[in-house]
Amino acid sequence: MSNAASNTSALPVRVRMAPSPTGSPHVGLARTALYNWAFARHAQQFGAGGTFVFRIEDTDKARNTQESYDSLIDLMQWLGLEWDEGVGVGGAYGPYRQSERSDIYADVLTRLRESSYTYDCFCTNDEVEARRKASGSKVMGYDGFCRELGADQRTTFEAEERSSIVRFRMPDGSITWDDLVRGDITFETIFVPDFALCRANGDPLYTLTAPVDDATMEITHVLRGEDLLSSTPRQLALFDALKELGVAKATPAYGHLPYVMGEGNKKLSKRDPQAHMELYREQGFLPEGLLNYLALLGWSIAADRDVFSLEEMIEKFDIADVNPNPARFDLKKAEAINASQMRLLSIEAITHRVLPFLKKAGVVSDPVSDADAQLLALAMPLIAERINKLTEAPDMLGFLFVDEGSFERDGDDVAKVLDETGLEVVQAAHDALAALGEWSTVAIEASLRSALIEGMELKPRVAFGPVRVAVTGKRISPPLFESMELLGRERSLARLRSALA
RNA sequence: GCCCCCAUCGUCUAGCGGCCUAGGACGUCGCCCUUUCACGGCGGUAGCACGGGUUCGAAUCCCGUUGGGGGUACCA
Repeated sequence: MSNAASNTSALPVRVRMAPSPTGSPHVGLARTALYNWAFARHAQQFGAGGTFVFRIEDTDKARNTQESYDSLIDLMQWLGLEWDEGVGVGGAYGPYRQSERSDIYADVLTRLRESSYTYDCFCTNDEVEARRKASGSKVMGYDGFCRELGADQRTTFEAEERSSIVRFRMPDGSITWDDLVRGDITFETIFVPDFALCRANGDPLYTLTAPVDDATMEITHVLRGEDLLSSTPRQLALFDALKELGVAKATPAYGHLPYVMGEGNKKLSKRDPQAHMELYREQGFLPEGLLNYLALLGWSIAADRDVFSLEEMIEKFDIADVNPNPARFDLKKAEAINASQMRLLSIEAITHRVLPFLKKAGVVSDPVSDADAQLLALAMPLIAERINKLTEAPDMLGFLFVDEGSFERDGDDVAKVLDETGLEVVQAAHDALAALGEWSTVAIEASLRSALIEGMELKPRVAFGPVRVAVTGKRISPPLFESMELLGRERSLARLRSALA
């Protein structure tokens, strides 16, 4: 059987992302969401429909959690990938949680059973495995034993009170589809065993629910992870049955996105810390930075560009341009892209983004006092160009906001810089600045240069290092003279003195 | 084991038969700028897995090999 994908190209584009709420959201999931979203928005821009549906596949009661569901919603909102239909927002094809669609699945399952597309199977796993070993078959999975069960055998099984499940009868021949990112893919159906549509207790399985939902929600393009590639022939075969039964109008086109790999060139697993989206948010990535980087994992906007906005992505995104090879997640590059996106933000915008991190670190008060807000407005220009992630801001700015009582210096930096000569420098700096009339960046610099560079004949790095550590507590800080101006005369001098003590 | 997918610098990629002595980015190395770190600027490094075809011509098409990945559930 050849299964040329039904022509969905003329239909208004409807795509979906359909995660299972198990564990914390994965980078691969975010990338899939982004591509679906961009695909829909692109279609919208060119008048081809473009509805992005967010559905939840929570048929596995044992593994689903409310926390996971909440974090999924939270992630999508943080990323700014709004969905047009689905959980939370509703729509004409709801409900959008599979756990609330039991009636639909039960109805379809009944109709399927009334047709010849399925059969009841009474086998246990042990029996199937034993038969496979006995026959020496190389094909794993179900062997079709119950396909043509005689009436008496069925009676026997029922008398034994065996439980049964419904299996889909895979057609003979082969199934081919034109994958949106990989081209023609063919499976011989002898390698695709008859699959279960429900559990023994009647609960529907993913194998049933995903195609039924895609059918009833009139999804036109299924863009999903490569891990689902081998389940596609089953879904295609099921779709033929669903169309026959009038449940589906057309078979969607499928496109299988490449894996996102981790360090060891393995698919990023849920156990891998790098896989979790929360991590990047907590580390101070910008949503636009992360999205920009994720977009690059399998797609490029142009030969010589890799920093772009979502608007640009929408305009240019085409699923046919997606690269089929798996991509490794590279933190360094992700950070570099994030930094580039940061440079694109105004000082005000960066300040706004940085604020929650400053509050969390206790650098500024919450809510922010007027004094803190004013100081922050003056300080942000000093660091906006030098931070790559939001979390770097509290580290760099902390010294400006702490009161003298709780000001502390980095032990290692003190040991390295504030040695005997370092302390002499600090003393000289203190004396020069104490005599300074106007307290401004320019005046501070002039004064220190005259006292340290010329007076003590020191190299700039030798001269300013000790002063920096004395005043900011660290060898790495915002520009020194500006920092001192913001700190003020009294506090600057006090820190120089306390460094000497 | 069996099935399927994948294969260009260390990494992400551009390339869809001649524009390629293979372009960009990250990384890395060197230099410049410089009050530290960073930013920024300049330059270097490094790749078409292998073997057969097809063609006047192949990174680009075909076949095979090798290598990597995934699937093989009453998970999704």
